[in-house]
Amino acid sequence: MGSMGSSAKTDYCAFTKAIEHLGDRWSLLIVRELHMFGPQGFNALAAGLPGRVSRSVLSAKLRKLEELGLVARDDSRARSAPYHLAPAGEQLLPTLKSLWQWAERWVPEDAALAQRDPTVLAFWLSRRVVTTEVPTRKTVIEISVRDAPDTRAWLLLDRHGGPELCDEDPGLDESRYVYLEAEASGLLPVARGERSWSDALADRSVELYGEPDLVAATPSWFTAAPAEVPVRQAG
Amino acid sequence: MGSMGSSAKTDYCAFTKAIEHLGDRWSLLIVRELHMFGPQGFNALAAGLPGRVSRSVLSAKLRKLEELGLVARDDSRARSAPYHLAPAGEQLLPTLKSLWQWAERWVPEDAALAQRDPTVLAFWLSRRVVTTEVPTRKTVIEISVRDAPDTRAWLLLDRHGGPELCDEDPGLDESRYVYLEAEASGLLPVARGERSWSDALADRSVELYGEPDLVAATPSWFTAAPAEVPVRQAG
DNA sequence: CAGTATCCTCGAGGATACTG
DNA sequence: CAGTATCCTCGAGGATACTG
Repeated sequence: MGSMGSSAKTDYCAFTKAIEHLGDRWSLLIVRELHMFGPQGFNALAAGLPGRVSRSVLSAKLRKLEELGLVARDDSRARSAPYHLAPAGEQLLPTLKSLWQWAERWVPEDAALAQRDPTVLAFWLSRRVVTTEVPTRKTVIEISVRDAPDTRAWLLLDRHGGPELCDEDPGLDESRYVYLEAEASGLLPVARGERSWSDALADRSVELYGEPDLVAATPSWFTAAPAEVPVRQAG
Repeated sequence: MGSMGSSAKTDYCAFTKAIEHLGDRWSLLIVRELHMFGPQGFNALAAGLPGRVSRSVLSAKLRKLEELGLVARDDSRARSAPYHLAPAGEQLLPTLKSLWQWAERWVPEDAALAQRDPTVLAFWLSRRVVTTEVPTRKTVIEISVRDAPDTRAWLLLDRHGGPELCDEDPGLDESRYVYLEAEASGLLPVARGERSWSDALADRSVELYGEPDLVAATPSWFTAAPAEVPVRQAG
């Protein structure tokens, strides 16, 4: 995404314009509704949208979406022609699908609970890894959070090259795994460098399983010092 | 995208939640800014965002994005730690890239001018095609709009199967092309069935070039009757 | 430098009644 | 049935001053 425009500061920027046009409560929901449930009239649309639109707002949004070429109607002269997607609206569907998939994975039922996601905790941990201290052979910490039993995260450690976050099991030999289990609330302070490993292990806020040598060494792979500024990623 | 959730009407819906959280003036712009220009402090962020955010709003948005796991800072205890993307934010980048690409193509400099897009005009035309009247051999109408000289659209006609809209030249034999040139304002009423082909050709609102037989037959491929409700597309 | 606190404005959005 | 018209409310967002 390095190609995401040159100088967003001053230039005309299509992305910014798109947010201005579509960054509101209803526009994208209308597009989705028309895709999922097909062409519909005004009232059906109003009833189908999640959580009640007022008629005046829906009317205004539809005018705008027509103007932008996202939505059209079959016969512009008829009053009761159903609304349906026009080319710009059809072309937006892959983007909406992408947003949907992102949302399925990342939008928590309760916003405040996002920090319980194992990937987020693995992320915090990854930023405290001291690469020179990790084992020479590739090693994985598999992170399970009891508050979020459905997802796990894997932190792949390698002396050459920084730590890597994985959404799937990287599949190393069983002997190279450390299994970390904890409540999110117990792991978070450790991952953030606000509490020591030894304290957390002592009161079982964090538990480690696997080859005894690896388990014993795990705390030494991390620093409690403030994490460095991340290197900007390429992709 | 048929998999876009089952019953959006009542169920918990991640997509809807995502719009609630991110469907505003600033959230997505902040994520983009942090991606494109790397980790930054509060003031840099405020200055970098297109068109001035107030400090209070920026502060509130950052809290929310932190809560959602899109954004994080290096050391939660330090005041002046720069903001950077967290996992949920990184994962949103493909979606933003997709939106950007869509915007480059579909967001007009002037919103009202979207109707001058040849693809939009081709779309309107396509909905008036009478499949039984088109030539038995595949035929293409290439549409150029003088108001929008940078894009063209191709309408591929086939007696078997409905008309097809192309963003690229489908590459048939030269003899199967009809070249349509017009001002958007001259073509639109014809495409919408509000004006007859013969009137528009007579005053040169619309001009056709190509094999004389094809050109002569072109108007007969369309109906002026109200377009049918489109068949729902598969995705 | 990084905010928070305060106050203000405007417009998005809601509710309801009315009309072709 | 499909809106528009009207009126209202609330909150998003802006401007500015102040503080650790």
